[in-house]
Amino acid sequence: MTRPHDADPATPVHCRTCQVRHGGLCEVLDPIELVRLAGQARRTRHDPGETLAIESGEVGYANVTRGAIKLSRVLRDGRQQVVGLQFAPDLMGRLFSSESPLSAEAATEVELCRIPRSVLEGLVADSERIKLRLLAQSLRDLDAARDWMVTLGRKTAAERVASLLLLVATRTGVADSAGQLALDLPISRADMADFLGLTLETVSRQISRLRHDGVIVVRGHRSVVILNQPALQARAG
Amino acid sequence: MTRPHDADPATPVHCRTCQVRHGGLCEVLDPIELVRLAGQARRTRHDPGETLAIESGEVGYANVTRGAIKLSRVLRDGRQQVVGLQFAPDLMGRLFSSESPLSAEAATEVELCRIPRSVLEGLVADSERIKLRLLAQSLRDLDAARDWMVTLGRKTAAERVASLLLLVATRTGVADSAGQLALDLPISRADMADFLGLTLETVSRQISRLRHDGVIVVRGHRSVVILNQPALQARAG
DNA sequence: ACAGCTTCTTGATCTCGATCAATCGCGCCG
DNA sequence: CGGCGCGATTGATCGAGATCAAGAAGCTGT
Repeated sequence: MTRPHDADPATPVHCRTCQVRHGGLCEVLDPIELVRLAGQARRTRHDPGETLAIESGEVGYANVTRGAIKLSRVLRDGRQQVVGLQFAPDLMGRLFSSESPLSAEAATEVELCRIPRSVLEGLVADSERIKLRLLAQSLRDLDAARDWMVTLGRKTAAERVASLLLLVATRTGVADSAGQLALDLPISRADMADFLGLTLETVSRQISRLRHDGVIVVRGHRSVVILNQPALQARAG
Repeated sequence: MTRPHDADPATPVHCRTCQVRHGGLCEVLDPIELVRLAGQARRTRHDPGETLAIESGEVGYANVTRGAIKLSRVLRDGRQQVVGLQFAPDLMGRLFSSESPLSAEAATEVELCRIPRSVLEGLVADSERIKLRLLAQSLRDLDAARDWMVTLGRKTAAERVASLLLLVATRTGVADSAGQLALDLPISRADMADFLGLTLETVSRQISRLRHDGVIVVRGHRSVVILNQPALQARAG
């Protein structure tokens, strides 16, 4: 992926500067397919906390072009488990409906490029690569879910929190001015707890511990700089 | 699925009486595709505890035609998490390799119908339905993994054990002579613990509790009869 | 700048499940 | 039939993380 933008004149104008032109679903589309898709796809913006009706009613897919999305499942009595985070440029959604529906919520400010089910079905019927791309995405999600099952089933509280920091750093972290890996947590302590299978107090204590031990620096709750990455990795189990 | 066996004379002989002719991958194959596949597929038998080299080296798929398979992932220090159970007639495996490899082990006596990667790639290239079938299987596995994340992250020990009994009952349970739902646990207490994120002692205690409370009857460690299914469901969270 | 809210942190105590430690019971083989 | 061995059960105790309970620190808007 050497081209940051797409210079081909056949590429739709609003895809040329899209952050995920070369990610998500669009990376496997040629300009002709892009035109076909771009006319039907709807770009939408969402504030943190907004529920995204992806799975209900109209089943389809959406490219996450900016921000992070929280997928969760709740028990009848209200206990909640966050079962996944989707970051740009992930492809989110599914072709077939599921018996165990998830709720999807914008964690940060989010931009989506939504693809209606009918349009996607047409593209899927015609394109080899799209079908394989959807399969690849679901396999990637499956790997991520199984990795996280290890975290939930077998790691200590300290290891879980370290694992989450590394997960977010891997997906959205950037090297700051001093060359350290910096990241912004897309979710609150309460949501972190629901992702990690802990309480928010335990999450807070573990973050404080990492701070006191000089492994990370925290600025204003959401902003984290990793000072000692090997130490963090060692603490992640 | 009204036909227990396939009477079409074009169907390969050893597929006609196969338990999963109408399950797994084969349910979407026509007799011509079946012939093409049957010549290449290798049927193998495995004893409990045997490691199945599905994911290593030659990546491919296998139909589970009998028995149950345990998929697990281990941490460097030896802690283990079972991330899935595959029962007949599940389709197991993947087209693309993964960075986080699983180990697959026969839980019970198992029969597989292995499909070499090269053969499957050929079929996938030619058949629409096969591609969608592989996508459907991976989405089903993803749903199962996310459901289990709720169990691991948010349920109590009692709820986890009840959830496992219901899961096995759903996949392999049969009504016994008295009309009660009966099942055979495919895994030891230790493996149940590794699936549930508990210790084997806790699993044993919870099973004893269900027994003392008259919810289930256990005969010889592995055989379970569910006496009160609503009560079990209520205890599963 | 300062209310007033929400979110996070920290502390004290309690509890569920882990750990340590005997048995138990069933299958296997001499 | 009896001894041996492995997996399961049961008991006693411990401890990580939950729960209960104050405060502190950020973000609003005025």
